Amino acid sequence: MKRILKDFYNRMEARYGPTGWWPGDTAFEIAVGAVLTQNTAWLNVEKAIKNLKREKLLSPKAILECPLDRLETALMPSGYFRVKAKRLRSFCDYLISHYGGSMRRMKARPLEALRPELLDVHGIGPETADDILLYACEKPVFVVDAYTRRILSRHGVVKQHIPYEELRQFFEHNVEPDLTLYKEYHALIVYVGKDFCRRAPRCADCPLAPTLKKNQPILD
DNA sequence: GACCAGGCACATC
DNA sequence: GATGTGCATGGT
Repeated sequence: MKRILKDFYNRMEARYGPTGWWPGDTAFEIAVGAVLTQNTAWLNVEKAIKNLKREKLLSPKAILECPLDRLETALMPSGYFRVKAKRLRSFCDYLISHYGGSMRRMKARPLEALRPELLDVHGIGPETADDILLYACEKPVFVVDAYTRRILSRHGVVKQHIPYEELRQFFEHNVEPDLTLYKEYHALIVYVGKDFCRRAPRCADCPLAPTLKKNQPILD
């Protein structure tokens, strides 16, 4: 692994690891969580998933067959509930039409086939697709998110507005493709991001702060 | 009461 | 291709 990325990983792991991400009883639940967490705090996603479980709506068939307003009500705590109800249904449509609603059958397909399919689903963009691929389908894809870009650009490792795909390739070229390592690396970035890398950076106690170059601008 | 959260699609220039 | 906007709840 490229030295600076290994150094980042070691520092984060020492502080937060092992994280054990992604939480969820089934691959389908993980995929649902990936859609619900779009621009949303995880705490609120948990509430929505709890509702889905209580309402017996945590299956592709149930999500497609129940009345839309009932699905929306269950999703309410996670915000954007009208949008997310449609997006969840799009994903379930895809899962049923391609794999008979079976995450196990989906997982059996190769990464190269799955990624374009997922990106074609309405409401699934690059990050959500890669969350599903890595954590639900267990494919070695590096997940890039807002924190990944902020942290690396603030540390002067990559340019500030590096496109998603470029940043993903940067990691995949410089970190050995190991499923467990990819899962843990992204999870750790989220942990550090939550604590230290929101809009106003609080770098004082950040495990990555010592790697900051002198005079490196730290604001986006 | 303001600000923000692990995005995405769509419109417009 | 870049930039702006709507979507919505709940925690800090």
